[in-house]
Amino acid sequence: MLRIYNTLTRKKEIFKPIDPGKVGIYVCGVTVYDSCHVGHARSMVVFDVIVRYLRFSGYSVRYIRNFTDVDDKIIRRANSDGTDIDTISDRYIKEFHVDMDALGVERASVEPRATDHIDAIIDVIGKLMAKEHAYEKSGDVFFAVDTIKEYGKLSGRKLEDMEAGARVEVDRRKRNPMDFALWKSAKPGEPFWESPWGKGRPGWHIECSAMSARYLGPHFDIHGGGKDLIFPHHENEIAQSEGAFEVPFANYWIHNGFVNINHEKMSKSLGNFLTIEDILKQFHPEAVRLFLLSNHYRSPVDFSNEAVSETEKGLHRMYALLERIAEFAQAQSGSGTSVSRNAFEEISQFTAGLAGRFKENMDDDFNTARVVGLLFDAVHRLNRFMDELSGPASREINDLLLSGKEAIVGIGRILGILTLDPREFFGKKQDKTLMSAQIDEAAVEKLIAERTAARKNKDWARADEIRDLLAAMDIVIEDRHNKTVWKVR
RNA sequence: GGCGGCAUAGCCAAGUGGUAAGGCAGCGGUCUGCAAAACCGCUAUUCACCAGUUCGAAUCUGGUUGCCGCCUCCA
Repeated sequence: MLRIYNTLTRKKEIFKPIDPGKVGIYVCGVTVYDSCHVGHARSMVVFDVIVRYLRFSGYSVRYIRNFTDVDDKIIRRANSDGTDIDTISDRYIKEFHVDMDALGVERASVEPRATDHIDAIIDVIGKLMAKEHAYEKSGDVFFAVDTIKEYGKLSGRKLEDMEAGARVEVDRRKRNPMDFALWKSAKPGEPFWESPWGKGRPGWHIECSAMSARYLGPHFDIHGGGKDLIFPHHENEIAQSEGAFEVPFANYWIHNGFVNINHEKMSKSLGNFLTIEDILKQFHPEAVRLFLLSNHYRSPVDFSNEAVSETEKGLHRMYALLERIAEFAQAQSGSGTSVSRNAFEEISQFTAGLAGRFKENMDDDFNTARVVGLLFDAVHRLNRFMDELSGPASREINDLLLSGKEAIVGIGRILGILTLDPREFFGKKQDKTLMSAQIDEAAVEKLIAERTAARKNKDWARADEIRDLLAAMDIVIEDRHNKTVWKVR
């Protein structure tokens, strides 16, 4: 039974979809005016895993993730680049997809753009006007927050408290300082659309109310996004949608925590952000995912090269185990060595219980951190088990190892890690390092052959010399029973 | 000023009433020509601090201290 922490009630609640077996989920995507950073990556990875898990749990999921493609920042960017907003949005939507594909984040069912839904937006504003939740002042349309009794229920604020703390200069045309724009009249040189209130463009929040209703209906299951969107964005979405459609909006609100750098929020204005492109130059995408998923999605996570490097070592360890099992399976012959019954039973039971424990942890508010621990535990146990085997394994043992591998890879599929063949994983890593260091693979093989010959002649000095040489190139070698393998550090 | 969160070993990090997962680093050992990898053992009688509730608390309550986020565009 899945339990989800709901921001609306500040409690973990049992998840009950509106339509049994189906889930409608809307996640606030990005404003496409610049490259994505690690903070965006976290949000996208977190919800990617949530959606994958919901599907794995048997739900038919309709996942909507929008692009905000008209707003002040995009307009500013277009002006400074001497082009129009469509050019800017198209460029960064394309880049978003390149980044997300690299990170293994799946596409949403629908990825709507605000500018493709101006009619739907105008329609919702019209409803709000008709119901007197909104008013027009010289071409601008504002939402009247005090027409909604429950305004503030998501963020836990009261209108009075916020007024006391308001620091921004208030637009004097607003009835209440907390009123927000639904429609902004066009200033000279700005892009605009025709509307009953004149030429203009939508405010920030209204697109999500319009597009979620369009693709999921006015009342749906889950709405997600970064913690920073709780107020005012999501609060205002609730006000708009419930005001216009007079039904409850989203049942469950899920918010992910931030990515920090040196304990400070990563953000454009602080200038401490790392783009996804930047970090993928340095780390394997699965290492980035594993790093992000090693923390609970609601906690802040501190990003550093050291931390991701550590995670990458862990990923390396997981792949090494998968490779080891694959080699065992390959080497298997009819009559193999056996192990103690106890060891066999222990691994049997553990392997059989893996999927159940995975589900248990994920059902508890998507506790991916625990799942990662579970994976490492599995890696450790299987390694220990294989250490007991002195030669080719029996068929029975082989099957057991392969089922363990299947269980691990199956869990990895939901997290979006361990998706590669181990040889491909280590190979890619090799290519990258070899390329950047301009090392020739054939040369490495040649050195290793030379070392093997030296070892045969018990010329340990030469053998160690070659190993040091390789180490200087970040190449680590492992002498196995019958061959020497090498990997990039 | 208002609202919310966090504080667990050298570092990262799970754990929200039943006696501290996991990873990284370190030390000792097995294996190895030596290594590497893997494995074994060791590394928090204790969960910021102080009171309280309870048979029992890292987990609940009250208080103290420190850090952070939101209240303005923000994943």
